[in-house]
Amino acid sequence: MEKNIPSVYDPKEVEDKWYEFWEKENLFFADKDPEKEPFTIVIPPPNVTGQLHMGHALNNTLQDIIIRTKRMQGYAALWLPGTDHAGIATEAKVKEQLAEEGLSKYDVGREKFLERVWAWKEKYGGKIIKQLKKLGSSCDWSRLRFTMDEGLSRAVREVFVRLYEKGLIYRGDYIVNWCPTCKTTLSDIEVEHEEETGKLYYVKYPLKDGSGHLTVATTRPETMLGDTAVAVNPEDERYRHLVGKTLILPVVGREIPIIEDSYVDKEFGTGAVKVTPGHDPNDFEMGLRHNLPVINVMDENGYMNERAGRFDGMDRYECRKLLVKQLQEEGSLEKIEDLKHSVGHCYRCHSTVEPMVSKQWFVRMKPLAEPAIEVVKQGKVQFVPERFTKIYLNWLENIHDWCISRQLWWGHRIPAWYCKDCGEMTVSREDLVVCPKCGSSRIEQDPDVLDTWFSSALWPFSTLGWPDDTEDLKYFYPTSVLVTGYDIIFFWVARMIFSAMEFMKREPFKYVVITGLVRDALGRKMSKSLGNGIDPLEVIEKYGADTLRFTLSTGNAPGNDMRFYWEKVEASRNFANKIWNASRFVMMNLEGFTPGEINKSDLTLKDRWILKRVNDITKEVTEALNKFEIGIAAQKIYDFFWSEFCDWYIEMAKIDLYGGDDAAKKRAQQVLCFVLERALKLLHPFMPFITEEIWQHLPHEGKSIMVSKWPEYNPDFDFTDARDMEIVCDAVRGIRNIRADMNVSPAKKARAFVRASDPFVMDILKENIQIIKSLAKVEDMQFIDRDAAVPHKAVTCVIKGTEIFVPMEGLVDIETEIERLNKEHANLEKEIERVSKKLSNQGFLSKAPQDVVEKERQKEKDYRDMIEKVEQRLKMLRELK
RNA sequence: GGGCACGUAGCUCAGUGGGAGAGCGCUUGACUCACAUUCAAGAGGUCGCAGGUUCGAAACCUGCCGCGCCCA
Repeated sequence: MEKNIPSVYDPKEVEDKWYEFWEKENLFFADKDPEKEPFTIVIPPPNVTGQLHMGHALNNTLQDIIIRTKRMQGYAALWLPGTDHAGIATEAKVKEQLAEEGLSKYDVGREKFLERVWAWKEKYGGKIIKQLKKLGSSCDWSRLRFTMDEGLSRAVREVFVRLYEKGLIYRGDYIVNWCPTCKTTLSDIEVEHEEETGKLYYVKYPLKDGSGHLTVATTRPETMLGDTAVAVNPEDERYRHLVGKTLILPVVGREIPIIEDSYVDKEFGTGAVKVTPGHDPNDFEMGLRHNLPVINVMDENGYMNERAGRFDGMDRYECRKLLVKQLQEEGSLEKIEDLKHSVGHCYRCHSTVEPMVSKQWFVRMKPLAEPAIEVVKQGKVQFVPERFTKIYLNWLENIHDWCISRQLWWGHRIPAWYCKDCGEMTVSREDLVVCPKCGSSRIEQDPDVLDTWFSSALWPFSTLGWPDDTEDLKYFYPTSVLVTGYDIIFFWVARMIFSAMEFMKREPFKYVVITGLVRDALGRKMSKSLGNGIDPLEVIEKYGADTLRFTLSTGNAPGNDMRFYWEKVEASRNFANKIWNASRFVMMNLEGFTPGEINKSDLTLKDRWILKRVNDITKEVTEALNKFEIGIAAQKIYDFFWSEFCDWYIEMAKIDLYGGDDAAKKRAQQVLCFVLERALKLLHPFMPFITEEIWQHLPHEGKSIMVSKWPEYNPDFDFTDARDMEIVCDAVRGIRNIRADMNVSPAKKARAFVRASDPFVMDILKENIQIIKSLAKVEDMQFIDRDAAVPHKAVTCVIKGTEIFVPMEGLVDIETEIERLNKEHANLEKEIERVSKKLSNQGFLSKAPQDVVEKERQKEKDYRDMIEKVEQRLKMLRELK
């Protein structure tokens, strides 16, 4: 039938072809079928200008496995794709592009700049989509969304206005994190803290009354220019007498008070700290408590401003150097110590973040967090694995207000307008041209845009059409599963949950499946700066998408990091090749085959065995997938396919195929096809391309394996006698062992005598004699009586209920054989000891479940039987010496 | 400082109350008519350490040691 199938699978020939086919046939489209149950996944939108990296590859492979399974199981499965505008990242790229022309974004102006970003998006925005397709992602591309689409932008406005009207969004002067490189504020979680070795400067602040000085310690001396107090702990005996007195700020000469505040750590430094409300979050809080003025001494570039006096215009670190020098010269610097402390960095550009007071927009988090905590506590949203629940809850329970304004141009502009005439601020859904209060047309929109995560927080419902009450929203919301990395639980998952609770009044998804990081072979994070990243497209190019997918989906548990090894890729490639060749074998043996039902009464033991096994595996794989234990599911199908189906069943089936018995051949063809098709279906979510390619070559019904029916456990195939196959396999293994031990060439056929003590075992072996002969390379196999004599020069193996002797004329040294059997004897003794110890334990007998006890009893019996046979044989051999 | 993981074969990692597993690597043998990207056989483990719970612990509890991550 299929004569010219190559013996090595080449994914290149196959993958693009089938992806085009699926798209052409519209198989990814999710139909709102009232007869079906919906199953929805929204993609974590990759950055529109991004490139597919291993994290994406892992994450999207898992999503595709889940959605393909559900689709085959008959759900109306929607995997909704899209991309994120990624404010800072995208803006940075376009700024780079401008820089090459010697221009800054201010040179071209806001409007032109945005035109360029859109142009950039048009040019490069489709790249990552193409890459997702290469991976095999079965997204419904007809529903592709972008966070700055018209519809999603409307959702953002709606949310902003509603929260503002509810008093949950406010504008005010507060301390925020400022990145001097990106020139924008950052939310707290966008700041990464790292241990650094810095210096602790001890500076003497003289008392105004001339009665001496107070020494304070600081890691950032340049901020002293903005000091408005010095604080001590109220319980600190050393300084109690100074509280209320006035200090003269060195260099600056400003008078500042000494205050007491329990925030101050007596143990740190001298126990007295300078208070700079303008440049430190804790000092800011303290400033509020004590009504201290705020003095901002830096500008948006991290340079000192006019408030810094003679340091005006100087870089913050340059200022630090000069200031320290001046303090030294004045005799105000007591000492400098080394100090390990944690320093905040921008998660985008890694610059040291500068806390600064400025007027920004915030979301009041406490009232929003509560329902988001509740819904998780009630189990309506479940994290997989469960341990991430705690991390999520802990964060939300200690939440701070969210700074949402960003000093960027690329993003959703804040819908607030300021009137230059009457000073009124208006927040509006519609763009304003005149001030609603005074009618003046001299109004300006707030120049800032919203944090990118503000729009992605709405993703699960904005993509389905909210704020309109669309049919999609009604049918597909709430979504079923979210698959994402633990690194964005705070950034994204938490925010989607509270947004959904506020606006949809119910959870955005039922399960959150958390993935780990894909690290390099040394366990390091893959990063651009290290240059240790592996490009998933390179893997696809060299080995195919199926191979990459299998590599990423096997051998690890949800939430755990994994390391990338090319060896692992090769192992997956080998598996694909195994599938290919097993299928090739089946296809090459289908001549004269007419598909039909399996006739249960006609089956042999090996058929019942493999049918039961594939049946069991169906159940196990399905259950593992339902629990999102994707690695376990992959492992199970791998083991089944390779060892049980290929190594055992196919080898055994050859007897029927080539034995000349037409009925046997037909039966084997039937079973082979059945088992192969089932296995392919179970494999399809993991390796969609190769399974489609093969399935299309096999006799099949339907358009594509991806919309074929997911196999179900069938009680008809739960053959209880299938386990008797173990006896046959044990016999084969026993003889193979002997051959290997005795160095018998595989080409050389052996003879064997079987002496079974158990008539039942004897029957099984007789019935399956062909299998043993074929798989163990035996040409002459004789069954002999219990008491029959056996050639002395034979090697023995004892298995349950049977002894097998392989005569080895001239080859066997009796001494060696005795040694071999002694080893066997010792092994059995060890087993018997273990089992009988258990069985002599009263507690075990009375408290362990009966079936466990029974199993142990049976084992003991078998082992005793076997050891007895070994002993007899040993006795005989010893007499012979 | 608080929290969370992890420590299982040489390496990478599954397993989570009833006889220690996989892949790779290693040893031996074989180009056997689906596959040498293969097949057969094998070596290799006090499941970090110490207690405890249990008839039974790699798994559950406590402490300790080691490594890592998150939060402050």
